[in-house]
Amino acid sequence: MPPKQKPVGRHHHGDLRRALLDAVAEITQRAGPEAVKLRELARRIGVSHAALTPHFGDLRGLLTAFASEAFERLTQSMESEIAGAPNAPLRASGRGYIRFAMTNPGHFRTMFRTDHLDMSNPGLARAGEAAFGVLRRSMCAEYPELDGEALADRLALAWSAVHGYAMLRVEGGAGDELWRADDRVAAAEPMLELLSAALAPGSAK
Amino acid sequence: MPPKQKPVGRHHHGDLRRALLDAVAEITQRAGPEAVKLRELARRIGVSHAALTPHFGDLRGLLTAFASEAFERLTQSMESEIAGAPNAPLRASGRGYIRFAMTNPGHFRTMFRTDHLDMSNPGLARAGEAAFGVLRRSMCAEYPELDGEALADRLALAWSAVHGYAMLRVEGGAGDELWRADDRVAAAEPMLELLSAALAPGSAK
DNA sequence: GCATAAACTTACCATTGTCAAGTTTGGTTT
DNA sequence: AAACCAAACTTGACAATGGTAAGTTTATGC
Repeated sequence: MPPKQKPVGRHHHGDLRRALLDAVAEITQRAGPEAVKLRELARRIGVSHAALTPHFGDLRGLLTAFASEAFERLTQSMESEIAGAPNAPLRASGRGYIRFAMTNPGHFRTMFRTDHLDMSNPGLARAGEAAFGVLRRSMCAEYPELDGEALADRLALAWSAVHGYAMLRVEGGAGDELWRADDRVAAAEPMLELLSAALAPGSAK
Repeated sequence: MPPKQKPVGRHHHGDLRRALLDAVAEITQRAGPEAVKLRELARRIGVSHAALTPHFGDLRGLLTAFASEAFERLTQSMESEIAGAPNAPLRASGRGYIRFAMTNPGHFRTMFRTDHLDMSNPGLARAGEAAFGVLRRSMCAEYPELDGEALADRLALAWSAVHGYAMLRVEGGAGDELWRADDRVAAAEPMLELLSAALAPGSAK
């Protein structure tokens, strides 16, 4: 009884849910989040434009599911970077964050277009908090003596800096003369260096 | 001959250009950049939906002009904050950046929605560079010994951190448990404190 | 086998942004 | 002062979009 195992129905199309999410990924990567149109997705996959209703409800639901998956991939990117540099987890998580954004600018931009998302969706909230949890855990691992406001303030700075760098580079057109041109992940390294110094518990206050 | 002074035509409507820009401001503040619709603007002002064509060409042109003005206001916000704290210009410019974003979230979000803007517009580029110029000048004023890569790296960190903080708070839903709840400009102060320490020339590298 | 629920289609709706063609208006020229 | 002209604005049409309500097909449970 192989069909019993997967409660997800796949009547006509093989796996429409996955196909839709993949199509969103492709389009948002190639043409930006604004180019994701319900009917074009359906056309590309070969279903009617209302076929997504049973799976996602409406376009907002689809984008919310897509963003949730993207947050999970962001979490993985940070964790895999940490695994490669276990002695400097904080900086590694920052690099993982930036690497994800530079590799998947479409995903990243969609994740923070709150207009198009259902911010009350529990899955999205959970996925977002999981990503933030990686940052928090790597901070605590690197500086176990931190807690309370000192910890919160450093988390705010770390997240802001890494997110701001990613946003500015991903959105394009912002101060292009400032950034080093070549590899955009490597280009963040000097900034991460300065950031690390700022986050060390002894540095300030 | 009073009408000769103003070459801007105002045939039917008093000053449609200004009215449109103001309407964009109101809507984007109240309902986000996504809610700015051409026809609704026209309806609200009481002109036809094609009335903006002579002034802005299309919706993208209107939003680009709006973003240019918004960048000018951002520049003013930073400069006025610097004027109030001339002995710490760098931190003041950061506070001015954040104050603008917190006060005008709609403007801020629209300014960095590059999908909807004409990024090749010279006026927009000029306004954006002017805002960045304030940050650069305040950095140079505070740490005159900086130049080259050391300067560029610190500018990248400063801009990233301030922009990231503004973005995360303005877009909403991101780690709301992290931020101090009350005044969102004052809440940035600890982060700016840490950031200042990181930017001082002696701190790292 | 049959009923049921889900996946999916078809058809329709209101709304959106753009464009091409007219019409009105204000200033300029003769 | 009269004619002209360019700009502001209107009207009407167009294709495309997202949403929904009603059917049709398909798979699964009993």
